[in-house]
Amino acid sequence: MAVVDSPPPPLARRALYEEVAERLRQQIFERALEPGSWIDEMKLAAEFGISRTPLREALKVLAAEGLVTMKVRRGAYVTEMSRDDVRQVYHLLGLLESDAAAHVARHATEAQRLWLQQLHDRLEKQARHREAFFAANESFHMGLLSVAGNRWATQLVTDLRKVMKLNRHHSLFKQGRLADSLAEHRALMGAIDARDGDAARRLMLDHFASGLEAAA
Amino acid sequence: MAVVDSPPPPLARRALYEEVAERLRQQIFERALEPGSWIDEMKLAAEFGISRTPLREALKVLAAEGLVTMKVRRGAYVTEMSRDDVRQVYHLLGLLESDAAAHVARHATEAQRLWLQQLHDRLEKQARHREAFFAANESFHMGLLSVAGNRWATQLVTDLRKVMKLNRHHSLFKQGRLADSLAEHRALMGAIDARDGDAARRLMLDHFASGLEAAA
DNA sequence: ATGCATAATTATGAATGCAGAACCAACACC
DNA sequence: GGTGTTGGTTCTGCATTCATAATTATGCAT
Repeated sequence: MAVVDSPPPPLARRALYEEVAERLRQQIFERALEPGSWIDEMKLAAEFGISRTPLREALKVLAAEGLVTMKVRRGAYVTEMSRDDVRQVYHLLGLLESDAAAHVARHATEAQRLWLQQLHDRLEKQARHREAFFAANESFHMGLLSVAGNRWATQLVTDLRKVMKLNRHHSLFKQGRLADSLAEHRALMGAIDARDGDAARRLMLDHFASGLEAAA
Repeated sequence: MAVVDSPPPPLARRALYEEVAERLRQQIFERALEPGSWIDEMKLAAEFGISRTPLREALKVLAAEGLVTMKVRRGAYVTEMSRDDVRQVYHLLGLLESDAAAHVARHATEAQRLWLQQLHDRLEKQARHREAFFAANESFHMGLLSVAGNRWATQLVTDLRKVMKLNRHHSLFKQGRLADSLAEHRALMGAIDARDGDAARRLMLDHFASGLEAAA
């Protein structure tokens, strides 16, 4: 939940354990470390060219995020998401993000709406490449949270989205889902531009309901 | 966010860093460590009779929970909650718990409703002693989450409630708020018994709105 | 051959050691 | 008198070392 002000800029560069945590996250998302598998501390420490101390600190951070699970006296394991876990997390993302959407529709400034529109346009343009679309999609959703202005909500959603990446069957990978997703985003932007908070909330909820259906 | 199955029972007792994390939480809640103050690693390690290693690991866990803030090359500080932070966290607790309340009203079994009723009764009986009431209140709220059955939501609420304890002006400490709180709980139980999900959601939202008002 | 006890190996958890960054104070200089 | 600089001290961050629990392998008895 670590609510940090923002990534401490290049100055006073991040602590080693933070760097290591980020590398571990990447390896987990890329499936270099598979869900359910044991994490070999000594092997990774050697691989990264560091000692076990900062690595172990990083593992505890990931454990707090839910990406890995610590078992006493038998080390760290990459977390496995059950079908049910996916459902539960989707529900929470829908709840949190739809609330943010309602707030944005009601209170965003003109400049903020314009910024979101730009993020949305980028999404439309990158419907071809899965990877780029995926990134643009995340940017849009996080941009919305940012505009909503609740930093604790932003942090929660950030963490929940991380664990969702553990799920191999990501909804956006389904054929046709991508176009549907775009349409839903478009409708949402419409509600935001119309300052219709209730509609924005409902559309975002539907968006996640559709995503879950596609993922299940 | 660490979604653990449950506190690993006495068997295979918890890791030292977990014990230390718990002791640190207590000290923070009791204001032995004040918000904003620097945490002296060496002093605490000596006090606890351990080395700095597990203490530092515990601090990283608390940082992930949001209770402490790490500053590069200058150690750990107890997190300070601004007025705005309190507002934001209250809003999230209201959102998450009202959703749980709606779910419980609609889907709880007879046995589960009975159990919640018992928790509520305990609350009614302990309206005298602040401390006991505080604990019973937390039991009821967490019991509701537990019945709702979304373990990720339970974990989020657990963490958010921890950081709320950083806030000195807790709403329940206000004169008169305690009785009001009880009345609101009573109304909520009524909606749950009536299987009225929408009412339960609204009542829980109101409950948190009142709490925030009292806290602000 | 199978099952159990015991020894050897391996990895985790914790303590200790060490290099360097941040802080504080005294002093010089403007 | 105030500002900047330099030396010393302290504490963080990381590496290394050590102890012990868990796991595997080995041998013995049934």
